[in-house]
Amino acid sequence: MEVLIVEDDPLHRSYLHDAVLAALPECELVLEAENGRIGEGLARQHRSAHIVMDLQMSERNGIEAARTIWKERPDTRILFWSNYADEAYVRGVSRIVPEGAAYGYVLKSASDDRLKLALRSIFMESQCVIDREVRGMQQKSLGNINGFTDVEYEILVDIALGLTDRMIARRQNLSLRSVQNRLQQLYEKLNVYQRVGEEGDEGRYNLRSRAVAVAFMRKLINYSALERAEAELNEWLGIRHN
Amino acid sequence: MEVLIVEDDPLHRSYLHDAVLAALPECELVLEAENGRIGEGLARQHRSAHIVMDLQMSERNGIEAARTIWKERPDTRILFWSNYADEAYVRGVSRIVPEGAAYGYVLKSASDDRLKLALRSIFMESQCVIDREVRGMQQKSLGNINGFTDVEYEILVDIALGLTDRMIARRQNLSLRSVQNRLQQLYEKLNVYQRVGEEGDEGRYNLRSRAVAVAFMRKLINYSALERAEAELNEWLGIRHN
DNA sequence: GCTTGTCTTGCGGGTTCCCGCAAATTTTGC
DNA sequence: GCAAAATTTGCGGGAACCCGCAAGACAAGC
Repeated sequence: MEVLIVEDDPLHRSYLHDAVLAALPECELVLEAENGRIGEGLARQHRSAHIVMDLQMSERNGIEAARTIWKERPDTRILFWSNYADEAYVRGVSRIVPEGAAYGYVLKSASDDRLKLALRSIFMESQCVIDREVRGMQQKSLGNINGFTDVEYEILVDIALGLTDRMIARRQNLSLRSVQNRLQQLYEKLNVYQRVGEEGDEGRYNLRSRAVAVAFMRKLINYSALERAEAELNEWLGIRHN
Repeated sequence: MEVLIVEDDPLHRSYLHDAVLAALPECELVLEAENGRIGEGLARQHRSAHIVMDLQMSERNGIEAARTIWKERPDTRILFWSNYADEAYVRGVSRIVPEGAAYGYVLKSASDDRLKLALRSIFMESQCVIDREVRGMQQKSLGNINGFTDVEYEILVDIALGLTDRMIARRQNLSLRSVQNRLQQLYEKLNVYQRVGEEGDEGRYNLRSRAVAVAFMRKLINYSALERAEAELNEWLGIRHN
């Protein structure tokens, strides 16, 4: 059995290395990669079936790496090991996990035992292991209670990228007015209608920009989500007028 | 001699602990705090003069903690130890460092030796030690070449928060038109004027939102900068109509 | 003093955004 | 299959935004 570790922090990497060896005595070889790009290469080369993946990395983040890896071999087992349970990460991960794949999501703040248990469950038993905190986020996110539908999330990302209504309409195959409807919906949910001043009509927020700001502060979107979205946008633009 | 470590990651904390003991044999006591709030309390209680501070922490980030600590005792020596050299961080730090204070900024990717050297230089010799990468960022940022003036940065933060032109005008004591002038300036520098489509006039970006997006992607602003700015905004709103 | 350059302000207009209203269309529930 | 509910679309208008133009304000340099 082989395990591939993709993690940019040297301390965390060696900690993981030890944890893997301790939790999985049947493991013969531990590979290490210091970013997503190298991780992808190693995974391809060694046909890795067991991967521990950090999310926040500089070269190429964990979600992108996992996506291409899963695209090539959907039965790869991946344990995501991250500092945070941002909704942006949770949503990003659950968007790319293939049908029936075994994966896990545990926080770096978890105890040694939790980590080791997760390693065994996922790699040996092919079970999914999601940390409680992450699980909670997932339900809040995907459930309808105060959660955002995919439609709403899409449009949020589009205005965060700085697209005009007209452009969004084209991208989503909608009319201008429908885009604006969805925006209203979004503004409602993000609670951006409160006045910032108090003197009558003036002094409102700019709804569009404020929505993005609030989404950032609620960690609905974050740097890596924006980065991915920008890449997708450019791809789409490339296809549109090759 | 006492040293206070403020760092939320346990692995990094114990690594720092060892590094401090190794680099500073004259150190008798090492205190540890796991976030900015606790760090502030310990610093006040022990009148700490030597602090190693992480920037990215959940409860209260390093910049805020450092600001209040320096406000109380401006001769405190602080070594910032961070994963990234985001322009937002660099600017945030240099905005709060008091006149003539000794401080440092080294990246977590730096070698053991660099870290230990920095510890001695700052704590024993009261010298400022700024990592090369950070230094480069600082010059690019503060120098006029492709750098942003304080004025431009202020208005960038304001639109990132989602304020309207009118509100920004009030906050900065400017006319509406002047605010818009500065916005034009900003758009120019951030290069948001390129069309996204190609068919004639349509398909532009929404300049305002796009500016925020590219600022984020260039790490001119990041989550923690936004968070701080939001706090300052609320404070200002509170003062305005007590 | 005068000039020059930068910054600010007002005016005016074209464009985009935000949204109420109502009709058309699709989806859902039974 | 049909009625209710949700979504989409068009129209129209008020507000905000973006910006060219030109006149004042202010500081710096000679």
